[in-house]
Amino acid sequence: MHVRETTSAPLYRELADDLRDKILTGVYPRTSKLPSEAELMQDTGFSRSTVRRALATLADEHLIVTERGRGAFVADTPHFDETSHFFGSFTAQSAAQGGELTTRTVDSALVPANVLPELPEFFCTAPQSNLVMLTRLRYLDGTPLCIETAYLPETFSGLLEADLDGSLYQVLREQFGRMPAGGRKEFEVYTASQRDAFLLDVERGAALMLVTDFVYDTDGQPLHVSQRIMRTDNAKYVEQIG
Amino acid sequence: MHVRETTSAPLYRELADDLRDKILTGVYPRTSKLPSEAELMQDTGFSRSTVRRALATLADEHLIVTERGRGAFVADTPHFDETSHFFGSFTAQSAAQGGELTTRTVDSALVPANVLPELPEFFCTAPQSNLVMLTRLRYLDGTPLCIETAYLPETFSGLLEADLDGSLYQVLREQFGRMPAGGRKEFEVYTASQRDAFLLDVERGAALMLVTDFVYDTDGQPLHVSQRIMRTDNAKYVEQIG
DNA sequence: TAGTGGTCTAGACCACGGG
DNA sequence: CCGTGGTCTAGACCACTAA
Repeated sequence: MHVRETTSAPLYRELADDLRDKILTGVYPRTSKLPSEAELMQDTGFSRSTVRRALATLADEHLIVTERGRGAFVADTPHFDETSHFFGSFTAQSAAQGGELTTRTVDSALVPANVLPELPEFFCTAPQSNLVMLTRLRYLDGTPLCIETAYLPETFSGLLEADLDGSLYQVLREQFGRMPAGGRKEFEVYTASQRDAFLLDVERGAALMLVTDFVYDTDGQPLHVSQRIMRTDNAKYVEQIG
Repeated sequence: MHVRETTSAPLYRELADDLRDKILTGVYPRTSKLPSEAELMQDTGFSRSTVRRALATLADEHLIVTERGRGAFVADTPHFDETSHFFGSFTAQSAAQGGELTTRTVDSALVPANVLPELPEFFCTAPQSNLVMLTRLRYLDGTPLCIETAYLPETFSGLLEADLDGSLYQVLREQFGRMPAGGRKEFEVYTASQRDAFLLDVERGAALMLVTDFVYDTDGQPLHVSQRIMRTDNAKYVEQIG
């Protein structure tokens, strides 16, 4: 196993990135056993402390779980796939596990930052400057569940041509080398506009939930703002913490 | 400085608990500088790795921030005080920072676990066995904002006589030695019952937000379930992540 | 018993901040 | 320059799991 030596990132980070890649791409499938610390030391030439720190990073991200005397295993929970958002995910009340989630892109364009009042401040940009906007509609078993609109800096304009029916985070990681690291969520109750009512197939004025993520990347730079308008009659929002 | 030696907890945990106490009780006030790693090594006799691991724990909890070349400082954000919940907090749209939050206890009693269908499973208990229930009403500048109902195992029945107009977590920590460590939150939209309408001073059937926390302690034991019914016209729910 | 992860130590070098 | 936190090493002992 070779960890790239050309960068100046800490060794434990190089190893963590390497292992994370292998987990996310399925080289280490769900619930499979990772190489032991001793094996990773041999493979990389790193000390045990460094190897352990890399594993601790992945454990913090809930990508692996460790068991004393047995080893480290890829976590059984879904990762950053298309069903999960920034540390939160939908769960349908009816078909909690089995339901099939699909995504369709409704709109993608460059828009001025002042379409939402919070955007210029978050992105540290002028109100008239452009942001990349991506609007996607998510379905659970064919029923519209959620309208998701993401805003990103103009440097991500390549996303306008990308295939975004999968995970936004996967594209950001693989094509732009950016990873979400922190931020905040806001939860509000919201009444459906005519457009929302049409897309989600509910009555105009129905009670919906509005969840907004403000997300920074690992360098502390603003990465994206995502706003989700959700139906509340057939789903609730669940978030794992700790 | 003496870290208690009688327990069998890891050294880094002893030191972290010790420092956390000093931060939460104001011995190290907000934004003040902590002793340097070298000083903590001298005070405790621990190695630098152990000291650093303790500090990393507090950094993970956002109680301190470290700055290379300068030192470690107590974070400037409010901690587990009465305005904050499990890693989330209310923010009034109007009086985001200045508003005054007050709390009144509405009810406290032993109730059977099956008052909510999720409780028996979470607490691993029989549906008829008792739980401690605490219902509190929270006001922002005198206006009712939120009905909060907490459920805890019967071992906490001492809480029925406790003064709970402050922080529940503070009482749990100081009187029971228990700390929240993880869990999940669920967000739903909810229509006001007659009782909710009365307590929150809204129309019956108004759209409210229902936030439920399922929280485990540091030993992995079920600690409490808290359900908050919130008005949505004058406040939104904000959560820091990462 | 052999292999695993959990804790801890002593020491090294580096990068950054401030006097 | 010195003191600070950030990274890394080599080695030790322990507790737990499984064969």
